[in-house]
Amino acid sequence: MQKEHNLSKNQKIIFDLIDKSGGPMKAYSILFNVQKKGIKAPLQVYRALDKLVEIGKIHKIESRNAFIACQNSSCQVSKATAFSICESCENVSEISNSKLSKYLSNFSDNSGMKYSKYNLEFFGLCKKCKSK
Amino acid sequence: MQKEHNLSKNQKIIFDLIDKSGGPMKAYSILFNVQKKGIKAPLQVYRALDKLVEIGKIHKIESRNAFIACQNSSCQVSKATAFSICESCENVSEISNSKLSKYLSNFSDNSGMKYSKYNLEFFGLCKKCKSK
DNA sequence: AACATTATGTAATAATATAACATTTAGAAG
DNA sequence: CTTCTAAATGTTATATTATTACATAATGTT
Ligand SMILES: [Zn+2]
Ligand SMILES: [Zn+2]
Ligand SMILES: [Zn+2]
Ligand SMILES: [Zn+2]
Repeated sequence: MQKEHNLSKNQKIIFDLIDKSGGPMKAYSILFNVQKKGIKAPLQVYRALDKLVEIGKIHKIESRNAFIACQNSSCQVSKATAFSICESCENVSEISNSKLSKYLSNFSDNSGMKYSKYNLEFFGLCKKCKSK
Repeated sequence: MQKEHNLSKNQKIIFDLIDKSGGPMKAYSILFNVQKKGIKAPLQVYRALDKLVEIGKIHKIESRNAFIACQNSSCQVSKATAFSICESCENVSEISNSKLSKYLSNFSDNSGMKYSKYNLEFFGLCKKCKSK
């Protein structure tokens, strides 16, 4: 069962916005959208984002510098993430595939390194964009 | 066999610098280091980086906004990349594991999406940092 | 109440990346 | 060699993303 995190005021405002948007959002677009709610400075946004990433409510799409709500209900921390990204329409979705996550979580090579976290981003064309 | 790309002057200067450094380099650190060679503006660096990424001579480490020379000799384009990143010393190395790359290149799910590219970043502690 | 931790507010600035425009260089085609 | 085209360069300005520094307030614990 997922631990309940009591989000603070700013965290809640920002999480709700990202979650409702249904897709990835960029920090300054978030800032613009929450200014009417009293959040005026980039740092207020980045602090909330940092915390939300830390507790796994959102993830960062590194190749896009954007943040998306966890679509997985089970990511308690952002430590094993996989996304598919359409290079045409920029639609992003979180991949939830237990075989894949098992494979990657157990991956090890001869480097002597112990992996505690990974992030995978797949790129291609989504169904819609392929048929255009 | 790898296609020979005749690098232009700026591309060669910048590739050589990154390659010799042996690790990831950030764009503005590159800029600083090549100013004595006559490359004065960020755009000159970014244009060379773009091209070098395109032809697979370097890859971008998305989570670090940094660029590293391909350690793989076979990446003709930057379309299937995997890295291990030490979160303590920031050492980065390119993972060259044919099972992994086969698994990921063939990965497909029920989203109807055709994946043509991926980037995977593993995080953890390297051998050295683990033993500290 | 005292203390520690987390969150907030605000201003300034750092770091990363691109737009726009002019010019030059290098190849390919004739 | 000349013409044409694509790629690369040079330069200035600006956009976008993210953090530092410092002060204050709210929350939770003992
Ligand atoms: Zn998730
Ligand atoms: Zn699409
Ligand atoms: Zn490579
Ligand atoms: Zn290390």
